[in-house]
Amino acid sequence: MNITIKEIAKRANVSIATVSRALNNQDTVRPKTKKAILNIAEELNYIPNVGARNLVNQKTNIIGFVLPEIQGEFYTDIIKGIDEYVYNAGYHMIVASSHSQRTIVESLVGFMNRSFVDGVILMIPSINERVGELLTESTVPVSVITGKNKFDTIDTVSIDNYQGAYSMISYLIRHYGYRKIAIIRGPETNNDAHERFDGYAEALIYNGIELNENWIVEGDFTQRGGELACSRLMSLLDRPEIIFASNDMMALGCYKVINGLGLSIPNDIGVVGFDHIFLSDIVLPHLTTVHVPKSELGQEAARLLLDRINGNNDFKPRHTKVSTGIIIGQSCRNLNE
Amino acid sequence: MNITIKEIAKRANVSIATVSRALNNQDTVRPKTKKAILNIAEELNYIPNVGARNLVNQKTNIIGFVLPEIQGEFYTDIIKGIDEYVYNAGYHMIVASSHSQRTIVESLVGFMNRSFVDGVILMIPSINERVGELLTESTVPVSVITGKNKFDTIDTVSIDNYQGAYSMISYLIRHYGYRKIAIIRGPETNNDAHERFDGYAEALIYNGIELNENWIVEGDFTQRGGELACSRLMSLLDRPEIIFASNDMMALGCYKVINGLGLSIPNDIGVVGFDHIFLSDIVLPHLTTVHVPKSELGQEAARLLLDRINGNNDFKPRHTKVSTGIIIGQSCRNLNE
DNA sequence: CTGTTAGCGCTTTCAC
DNA sequence: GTGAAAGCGCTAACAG
Repeated sequence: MNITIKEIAKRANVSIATVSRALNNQDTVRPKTKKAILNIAEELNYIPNVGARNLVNQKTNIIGFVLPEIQGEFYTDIIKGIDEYVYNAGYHMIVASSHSQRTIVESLVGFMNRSFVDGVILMIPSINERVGELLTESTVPVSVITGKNKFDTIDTVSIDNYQGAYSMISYLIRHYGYRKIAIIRGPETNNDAHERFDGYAEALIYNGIELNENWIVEGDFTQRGGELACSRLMSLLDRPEIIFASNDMMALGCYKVINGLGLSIPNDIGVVGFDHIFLSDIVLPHLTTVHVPKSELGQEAARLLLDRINGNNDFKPRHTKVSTGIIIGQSCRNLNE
Repeated sequence: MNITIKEIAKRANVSIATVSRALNNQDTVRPKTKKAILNIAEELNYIPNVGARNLVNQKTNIIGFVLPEIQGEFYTDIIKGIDEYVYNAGYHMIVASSHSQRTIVESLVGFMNRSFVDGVILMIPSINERVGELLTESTVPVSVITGKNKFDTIDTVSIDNYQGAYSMISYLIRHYGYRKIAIIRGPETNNDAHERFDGYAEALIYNGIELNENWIVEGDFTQRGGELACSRLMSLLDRPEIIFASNDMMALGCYKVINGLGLSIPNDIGVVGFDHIFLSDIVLPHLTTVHVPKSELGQEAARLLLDRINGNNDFKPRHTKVSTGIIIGQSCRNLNE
């Protein structure tokens, strides 16, 4: 049997109320008594029963993190960011990625409206009707890591995709002299993908370059998708000078196809990506890409959530963006040289 | 305020005990009453208070997963394996990777000896004194994912490193005709590394090949470490025909150095790895490596743990190994052709 | 079959 | 300052 405040009370010759007060370091206890109690607790190796505390406090100090199928390294940084932040505030995190046994919706339902977690962070590329419904009905605070969304009622944090893509394209044009720039878009349902495309398109237009329909192809954010898209681009009579893949995995697909054709990156054609996954620093040539601060993404979501859990929770929803930066690799070159 | 069984009892004109029984689907309740209660609960959107349940059951249905700094993709598969398994049994998982704010020991202390989790899975390359102490003192069941260890008192699951390395080396010798095989070892303190070395050494000896001290170099399981080690090997007058890197990250370091020298893999020199990380299928040429079933590793650890949590917990410690397989890439060639 | 009751271990009024 | 007692929401004897 574990030892409880009852036991401590008996040994210290005080009531359990006093023990509780001492343990919680309240200053309504005589210093001497407090010290005595603390000593006994120490000696007995007392550990408070979390469940009992939760019950009376109506709080578990646990938050849930719901995310799509966890795979690859992208999510680990986010998990780490969240964990680090909430740990400092005395919280723990339950990870619920969707897998063969459980969908995102099931995870959400499991976490919301119950005494199980104090709040949930959801990472999802785009919010569909069902999820939106759940989020607005939730009785526990929620913050969402997502692309642009139409639900104005919840805290969100997102990547500044537009700025990232815009900067990258501008950079390619101004510093490197590229003008024939193709893009491999992301999935239709993915908001991040849309914003990246917008940044691409507007950067071109702003620099006086017209969009070329042939150089805009679809991808699905997988390496295989990148290969297919790249093959299409490479088969064009009028090839682009460089390919902007909307994420790094697709950029790696491009690497494969271009290498397969016996062509050189960046001499024959350039490739740039988006995300700055670990891989992009491993492959040769190193990929020029847009850095996404994944850990910060998690931290920010955690910050918003804990604010709401511990605050009065009556402030307006906030929407923050984490900004991106450009990582210069060797996958593009200066056309002016 | 959330609705409780009290409220349901009132509306159903029964006692809270009956409500509790109905909700827990016990068959000591008249079907009709049960149905009525369930209906009311449904209507009221009743959700049981997890904390209260935990308190009386002395059980939280949460397990903790403690691991070193989470980074890269290796751990995500394990997390997934654990999560999938325990979810099916009605459990959730709290992930506690060590980070700037918290060490492995702190996480362990936080989880053990308290009413917080029902059990913990620890992943750690080798068990030091302090950790071993904690593990044996733990009042909650524990299972450890680790290399060989001297603590016979706890359930462990490990990778069959010896078999993996042995098979790989035998394969290189018999099918490909390699005889001059170098190894980049792993860290001194890492048990997996030792076993892999043993597999390497014994496979050579069994096939009548003597160990060459010059071809045994140290590494630290990082890409950079692989680079350094590879550079040393490449600077030898008597170069090996192939390098067995004790893990894939170091193999990638070899790729970098060999490519940098303008040499070809596998024509000038072969490279093989261990782990079968995602990356090994991405790089060109695809890496020939030893497949480690990471997801199974997690599942197995979860299985052992839940057995103990839900069983009588008085059986002897079990030690299971998950076996490996060889993944054939294009990073080595048939020397006989 | 169902109700009464006693806790699970802790926090928190309300008295003294 | 400290104690008595109520109660968080639920389960599980024990009676009937």
